[in-house]
Order: sequence, then structure tokens, then C-alpha cells
Amino acid sequence: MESLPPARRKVTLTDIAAGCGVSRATVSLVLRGSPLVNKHTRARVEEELRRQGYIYNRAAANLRRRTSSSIALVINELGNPFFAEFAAGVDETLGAAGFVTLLGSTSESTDREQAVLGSLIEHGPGGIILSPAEGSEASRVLSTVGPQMPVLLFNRELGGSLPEYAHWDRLMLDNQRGARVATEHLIAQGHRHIAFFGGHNDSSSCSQRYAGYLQAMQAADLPIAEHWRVQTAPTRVDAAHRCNELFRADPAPTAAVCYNDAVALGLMLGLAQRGLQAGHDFAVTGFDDIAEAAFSMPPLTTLATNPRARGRQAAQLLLARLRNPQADASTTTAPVQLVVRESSGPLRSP
Amino acid sequence: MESLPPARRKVTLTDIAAGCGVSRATVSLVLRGSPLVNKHTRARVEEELRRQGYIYNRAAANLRRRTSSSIALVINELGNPFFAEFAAGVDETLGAAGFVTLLGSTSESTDREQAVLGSLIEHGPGGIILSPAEGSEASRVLSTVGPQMPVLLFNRELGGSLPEYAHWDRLMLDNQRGARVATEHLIAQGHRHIAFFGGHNDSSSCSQRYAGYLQAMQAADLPIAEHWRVQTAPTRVDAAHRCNELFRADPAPTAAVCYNDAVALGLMLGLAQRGLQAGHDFAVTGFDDIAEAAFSMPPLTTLATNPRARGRQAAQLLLARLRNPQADASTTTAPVQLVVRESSGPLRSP
DNA sequence: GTGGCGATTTGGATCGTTCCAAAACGACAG
DNA sequence: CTGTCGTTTTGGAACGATCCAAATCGCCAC
Repeated sequence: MESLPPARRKVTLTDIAAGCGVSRATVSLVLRGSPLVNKHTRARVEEELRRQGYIYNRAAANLRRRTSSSIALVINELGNPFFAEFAAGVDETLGAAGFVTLLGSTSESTDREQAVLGSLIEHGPGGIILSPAEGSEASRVLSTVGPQMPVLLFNRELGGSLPEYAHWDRLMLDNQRGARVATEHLIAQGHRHIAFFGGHNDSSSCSQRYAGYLQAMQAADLPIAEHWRVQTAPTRVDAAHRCNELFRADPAPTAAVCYNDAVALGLMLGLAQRGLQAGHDFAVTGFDDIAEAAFSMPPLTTLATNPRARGRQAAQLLLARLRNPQADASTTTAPVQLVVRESSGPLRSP
Repeated sequence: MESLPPARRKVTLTDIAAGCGVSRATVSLVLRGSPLVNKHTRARVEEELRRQGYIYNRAAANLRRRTSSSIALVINELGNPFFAEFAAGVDETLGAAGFVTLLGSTSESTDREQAVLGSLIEHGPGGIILSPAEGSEASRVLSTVGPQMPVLLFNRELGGSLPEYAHWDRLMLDNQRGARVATEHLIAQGHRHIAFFGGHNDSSSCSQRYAGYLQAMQAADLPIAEHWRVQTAPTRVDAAHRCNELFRADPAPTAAVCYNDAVALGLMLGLAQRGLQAGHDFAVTGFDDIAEAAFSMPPLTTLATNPRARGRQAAQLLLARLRNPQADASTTTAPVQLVVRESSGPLRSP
């Protein structure tokens, strides 16, 4: 093995100062682009910085200045494209503002959420963007991050609302309106027997969407049969399996508002196995507009949440909070947009 | 607006020490679980820590100990599920080892790559996991991260190999063998006229895969027609458009090895528009095994790269490097696995 | 030659932790 | 009572930056 270079110490402010005969304070001013330093000195110092390959130690600076240059991002699962896109949007905006993103994921476990939060705050982030794990409790989160930490909640409320954390900002999706719009679209297509398919009632986003569906059905004075509500895991496979439950009694639905795109795609698979063609014999809508929705057969009518834009928005909201810690807490409801494709064809007479 | 609590200073070691009448040094020992401290003192200190809601300041500790507790992860694009899964694997393993992940993404731009690297190293990561942007140069990367920084290259080589960065570790996919295996599979299915579809030759992963294809074709003594190599952007849409180019001359291929899954799915779309049914009239293989591959119609034969496992592996390789900075540089080639589904059906006589 | 003024530069304390050598403590033997 | 030894505890100097009040410089007017 060839011998590595003698692993010399990292070069610091002091080395630069010594290297060109000025004080540490002066070098520090140069680094921060202060107008106080003389043009000529600045040039000399900058040359020396390059020569020695100086790397700024932001941790040391943050310690002294009592500031932070990072933001923690805690999400459920990067493998889920919705969150991956969200994370991409967050990172993009934070990066542009000079912050670095500290990543953590919880796999929907509140215990891991606690552990991850605990580990992240030790690194002194300026704030936290948190998409809570299902069942996460306000009091636990509050006690591990402390009352001073700026927090932005995304996508879900915490359980057991406390007055103490009312000062946290929120960015939520308009789940209810989205599902209502989808249902109204199906009604406008002539459907009268419309199911709500997939998800679990105890998930908050699912119950919000169900509420939107109910709202539209009631507004149109349409009856709802009990077997038109089928719960599933939010996965394609489980959705495909449970397709038959929609047809176990009369009257059979002719359309379904699905909890999300994964479930909708699974349902279309299940329909195909029954010999039904989605968009022709049965109308389907999804929720999320994942990349695949545009390419499925048939292409899926769904609600675009634009998770990347939501990520940018979340980052911006948190940055605004950092600039103005005293401002009132805000709750932002991001609109979702109906994208009509071929899966939601009009009712045909049997 | 209700007045917030008086924004008291963060509680530090000194506060705890004062609070229970011991020295800072003792509290520090307690925090690190040293066996030196008396059982009784420890209990008192721990109680005080809880009481005051102390939060460990890892940045300060790292400064003093000259250590790091973070790793930088620089990838092209979180929106790409391959990288999202990879990042999830990295974060999972780093988190378990007590490290925090600093995220950065480059959008395939070498300039952004420079900027992101520059910003991340200022936060003092212990090492970097880098999936280089296309066209990224070794010398530039080396000069911004410095020669001391442990680096693990994933997925791509850097351009302009320098002897100076030979000490960096590598984790690469076995692109060539993967494409060879796929081609051999199609040959075994009876196909003789096999195209290589999609991607651009100047992408290194694409040229490696093409090389594997060539290797298999030559080993089987099969001829290759010029119009069997169609270049596309690595997207579904462009692939669907260019499908026809495969058939612009005789003899038409009966099968295609595709650059990746996106391209393969696009090709299947294009084939459907020509009235050809993938898996029946024409065989198709992909590369990556994205989630969608298992659910397409027909399900796609492809090569599983298991990006999440690769992420875990990358993290482990870098952690090993941190434990042993002197070890020889390693190059790991991760195997890819052929997953046979229905899109690669046997040749039928016309 | 002295004083004054704006433009630059600087020493030393400080942020919150860890390291280290040395001190304090208690128990026990001589 | 003194000395020794093992167990605990501790003061003060780091780590690499920034802040601040004060010092230094050059230049010009008087």
C-alpha cells in the first residue's frame, strides 16, 4: 500500500491568518465578505485561502453565533414516491436558501419517530418539517423537540391536540374537497351507484376523503349501500384482492372513488380479472397523481397533489417562520386538482 | 397575539452542573455513560437533565472531539424512484449507526454538484456518498472535497480518472452482465433478431449495458442489423414515439433488450399502438425492476438492482472506511438479478 | 507638531462540549 | 497519625469560529 499523505490537520482560520500575517479576526471578516476590509488585504487573504485549501467550519461558526444552517426533514418513507417528491421539493428550496437538509424517516412507527427526532435535534436544526407517523401524539413530540423549536406539520395532524403546540404551523392537503370534486365528476358523468374504495377508516387522510365523498353524495341526494365502502391496505395488491367485495350484493356500483392511486390501479386490475374494463364498464378515480397514473391502461382520472410543489411550499413556510418567530401560527390548505383521464368514462346503459 | 414564554436560553451542561452542584466535567461523563461516575451522583444528574429538558449539543461535542456524526449523501434526483430507494437504504443504515444524513441533489448538473458538495462539506460530514452527475470530473470533485475526505462513488465513474483519487471506494452495478443475461434469456426463448432499445450511447450505464448485449449476441453468433439500435431519452414518452424505428427496415426484430424499465414500458405502449402485444408477438426486457414492472400489462421481465439494498451496502462500505481509513480502496460490483415475467415470451412462428 | 477623523485591524473573551492532569475523598494498613 | 491506593470529582485549556471594544493607521487641517 502506498503511503497516504501525512494526514495533516485540517486548515483553520488561524493557519490562514498566520500564512499571510494578519489576525484571525480579519480573515473572518474576509470570509463573510465584510466591506470593512481593505481591498488589498482581502486579495491576499483570498489567495491564501485557495492556496491552503481552506474549508469553512460552519459548525464552529454556528456555535459561536448561536444560529443554525440546517433543517430537519422527517417523513414516513422515502420509498413512497409522494414523499420522495416532497423531499425533493423541500431540499431544493432549503438548498437555495443556504440550508442543508437533515434527513430522517420513520417507517410509520411512532417509536422510530421519537428516536429519529431525538437524534436529529441534537444536531441543532433551525427547525423541523414533520410528516407525522400514523398515531403520533402531540405531547410526545412536543416533549422531545422542546417548546422553542419551530415545527411545520405536513399532511397529518398529531393526535391529542394540546394547547401548548398550537403555535406550530401546518400545511395540509385539501383531502375532503378533492374527494368531493372527484365524486361530483362521477355524478356528472351520469353515475348514481358510486362506491368509496380502499384505505382504512382510522387513517386521517382516508377519513377526510371519505367525508368529501359523503358530502357530494348527500348533496346530490344519492343513496349509499353499505357494501360500497370497502377497506383495504393502501396497496395495489390488497386492493386487487378485495375488488370482488364491491359486487357481493345488489345493487352493484358502476363507479368508485378510490382512496389513492395505488388502490385505484389495484382495483382496475381486479376489475380486469372480472372481465370489466375500467373507463368503459366501470368508472374509477384515484388520488395523488403518481407518475404511473398517466400511463396506466386506461390512464387514471385522479387528483393531483403536486408533492414537489408542496415540498417547496413547506420549506418556504418554515423559512418564513424562522425569519419571524413571533408571527401567529398559520394553517395552509393546499389545493388539489382534478385531472380527468379515461378511467372515469360516462355511465353506459347495461 | 399571546405572549410566548420568555424565550429562555437553551439549557447547557453548565446549567445542569449548577442545578445539582457538580462540575461540568462530571455531567459530561454522565452524558457519555462513563463508568467512572458514582451511581448516586449519576442518578442525581440524570434527574436534573430530565427536569430541565436538556438537549445534547452534538455540534459542540464534535468540534472539541474533532469527530463527525453526519454523512453527506449526494444524488441526482430524489424524484427518480431508483435514487429515492437508494437514499432510503442509506439513511436506514446510517441512522442505525448513529449518523445523520445530510441530503443534497444535483439534478444531473455538474455545476449544482459542485455547489452542493461545497455547501455540504462546510457542515463537516465524516464522509460522502456520491452518485456523480453525468459528465462530472474527478479533478473538480477532488478539489472541492479535498484529498482527506472519505468518498464512496455509487453507480457511475467520474470522468478524467486521476491517480490522486484512486483511494476512493466504489460501488457499481453489474450493468454489463445484467444486459448479457437478459439477452441470453431472449436467445434461450428462441429469438434470433434481437434489438437494443433506448438510452443514449454517451451515458456510461447505457454503454455498459449495450456491451453486455453485444457480448451475448456475438457469443451466440447472431448478426445485428443497424436499425436494431435505437437511441432515446430515458423516458417512457420518447421511447413510445421511437418504437417505429425498430421496424423501418427488414428484418424486423422479434425482441428487444431495453436500456431500462421506463423505456421498456414506453416500448410496450408503442408496440400496442402498432397492434403488437408484448410478451406474445414481441418480447421485451427492462432494467431496474421499478415497482411498476410487476404490474404492467403484461408484467415486465427485467433485472432487479434492489436499490434499497444498494443504499444499505453503500452506507456500510463508507462506515467501514471510516473505521479503517488506511485500508486499500475497494471496488464492489453489485450483482443484478434477472426476474422473468410475461413480457419476454418465446418466439412464435409468424 | 498636534489633534481629529474615517478607514482598517486586532486581542481576548466567548459559544457548549471534551480532554487531561491533578486534586479530593474514603478506607484501611502500618 | 501518616501513607498508600482506588475511586470520584474537578479546574482550566482546548476545538474553530465570531463579537466587541479598543488600538492602529494614514491623512489632513490648524
